[in-house]
Amino acid sequence: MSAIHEVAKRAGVAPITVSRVVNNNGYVSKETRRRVEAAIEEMNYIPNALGPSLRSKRTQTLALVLSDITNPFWTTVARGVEDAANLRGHHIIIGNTDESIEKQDDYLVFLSKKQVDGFLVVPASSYVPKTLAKRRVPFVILDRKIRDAQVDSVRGDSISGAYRLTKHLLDLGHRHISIITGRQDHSTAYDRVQGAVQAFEQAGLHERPQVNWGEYDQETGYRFTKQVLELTPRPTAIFAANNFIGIGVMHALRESKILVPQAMSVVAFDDLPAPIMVDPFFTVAVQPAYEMGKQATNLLLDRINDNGSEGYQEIVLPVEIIVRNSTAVPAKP
Amino acid sequence: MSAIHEVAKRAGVAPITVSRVVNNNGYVSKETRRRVEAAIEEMNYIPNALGPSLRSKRTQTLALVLSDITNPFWTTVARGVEDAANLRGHHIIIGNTDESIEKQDDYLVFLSKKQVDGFLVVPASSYVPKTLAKRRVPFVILDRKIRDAQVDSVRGDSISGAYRLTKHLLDLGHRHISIITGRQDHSTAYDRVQGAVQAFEQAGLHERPQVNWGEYDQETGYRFTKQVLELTPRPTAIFAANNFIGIGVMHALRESKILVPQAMSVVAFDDLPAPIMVDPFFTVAVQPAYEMGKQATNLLLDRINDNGSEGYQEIVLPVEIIVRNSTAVPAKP
DNA sequence: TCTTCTTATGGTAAGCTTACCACATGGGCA
DNA sequence: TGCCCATGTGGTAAGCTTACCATAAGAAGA
Repeated sequence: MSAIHEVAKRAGVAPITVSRVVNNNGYVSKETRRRVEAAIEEMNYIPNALGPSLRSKRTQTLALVLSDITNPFWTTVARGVEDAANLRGHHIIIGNTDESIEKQDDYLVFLSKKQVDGFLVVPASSYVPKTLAKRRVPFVILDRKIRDAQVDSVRGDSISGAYRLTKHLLDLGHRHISIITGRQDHSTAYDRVQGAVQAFEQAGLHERPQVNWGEYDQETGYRFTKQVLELTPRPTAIFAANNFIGIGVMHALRESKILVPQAMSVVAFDDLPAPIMVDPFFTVAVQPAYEMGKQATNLLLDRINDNGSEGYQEIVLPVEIIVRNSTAVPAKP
Repeated sequence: MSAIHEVAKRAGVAPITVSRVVNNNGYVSKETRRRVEAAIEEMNYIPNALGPSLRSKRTQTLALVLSDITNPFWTTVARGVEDAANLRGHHIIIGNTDESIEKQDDYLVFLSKKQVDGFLVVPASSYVPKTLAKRRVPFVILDRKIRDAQVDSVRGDSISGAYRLTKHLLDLGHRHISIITGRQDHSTAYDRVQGAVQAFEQAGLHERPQVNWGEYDQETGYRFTKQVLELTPRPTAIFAANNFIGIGVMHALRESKILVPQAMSVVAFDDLPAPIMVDPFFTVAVQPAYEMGKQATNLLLDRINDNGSEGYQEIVLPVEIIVRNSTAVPAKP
């Protein structure tokens, strides 16, 4: 016998009446309400949301599928998503893809089975994941651009951020700049290179940045920095396309006893959250991570509610440049 | 008409046959299987897990309710939970309590409605949340001790960690040590003080550490450090009971131009994950955060599966002391 | 007085899948 | 030949809640 049924029996009413008390809708007399509430209390009744979900096809749950929650940037995004979802009565299920398309697709299928109401996805490739494309579930793409598809998306302005970071370096007098960035088919990695190139162009320079494509991880930063140090002429500045790469760069420089910023300037995309930084040091382009999660969630929930899809929204959030102590005028050779 | 029904119709079979194909159990002829699979493919059929969940009372979902995912320590725990859960076919819903009992209880009720199979909880108080106590849902308490209750729990060895960190300071010659810690009713905060006191006792010293109770946040570290600097005699070492406090301590010291470790030694509980540290500097007690999440999850899933509750398990994981550059012999006065 | 509305309560079925039982066929074996 | 078993397929109901419709009494209005 279902739980609501037992409560109803104890209160001497029909299940529907208990439902009315719990959900506070429809007519219930004061006396009946009292009895029902007493029964609920005595039995510690908590309604089973599976019933209504089955009917309404709404689970009040969103899926957040991202690369790795362990990166503070994503942690902050996730917190923004969680807060925004919570405010509107939803919960979130988190999945880490580690940039694997397979893991991504596994998650999407599994979460589809669970009937989540919508997806927030940081796609592991530059295409709409096929599970989403094939079905009519609302979703919002986070952080990255998607090829050949009109989709709702929220991301930071990588081009402008990279442009301004690079301009900062150029203004200081740097001409030999190495960029260490992520995969070529991730729009953020690509756009950050584009922004940097634009800065060179706009400055009327004939030089171009030296580009190294890798992954958004520390190892990439470390490895390419070692290579960059062997170049002739040696670049005077390194542009790390995300925070993890930036840290890898620093490790390599420290190991090679290269002083920052005296012997090498370093800029990075994505800050580390203030609470975990002992000594803010990097000159960075800061994306509003929390805001990104929040806006994406609100957009998704709006979609879910008025599934009237009048065009798609592409929200590009501004990034802020913060100049700190990792950049300086290049040393005279 | 239900989805499985439509697929069945298209394949010219009964829904149960489709179920057999999907779940690969029971007898299905080759030819029938082929037809059903074709129909599934054509219709992009993904089974609705709500139906079975309603029957089996299993949702394959766990709830992870912690203070704040934004703290890298919790992020790492969460990642351990996610990986372990995933390996065993479960997903996780994350909730942040911000140490508010109210938010915690809201989550627990809401998630109970969703019929999660079990809870991993970092309790906001030192009692079993009442929602869990009243119901017979499996749960595991993370990180903190619970008063007057036999519950499954997983935590780091705060006492031993604090003991050894303090012993390290005592061995260096420090005698005036200030501890800045969390709330008195959080067992970790309390135990870390206990461990420190034990180190003084074991060393046969008559001095005792000077204790400051606050919150596990940066502000607490900052504020109390300022106070500590006014003490006479001024302590020569500060013991920060978690990473955020440690960073607050550093900010205050930097602001007051106190050199670490020359003028002040600092130790902290909880490390920052390697990938986000430019320059590992703190002498710390490192809890195995990932392992903690993993073990708690496995314990919970074991409970869920053989709900035979033969006694409760209290898993205390060892912490590792890493000596770095934030500690040194105290300056001669 | 009759109709209509408000208040109060309940029965039925739907939503999706699968456990359980039932049925049917054909082959193997005694 | 008769029985049993393996194979193959389907009907029914359950699991929990609530939308919808139905019923009923009393009050208000015509």
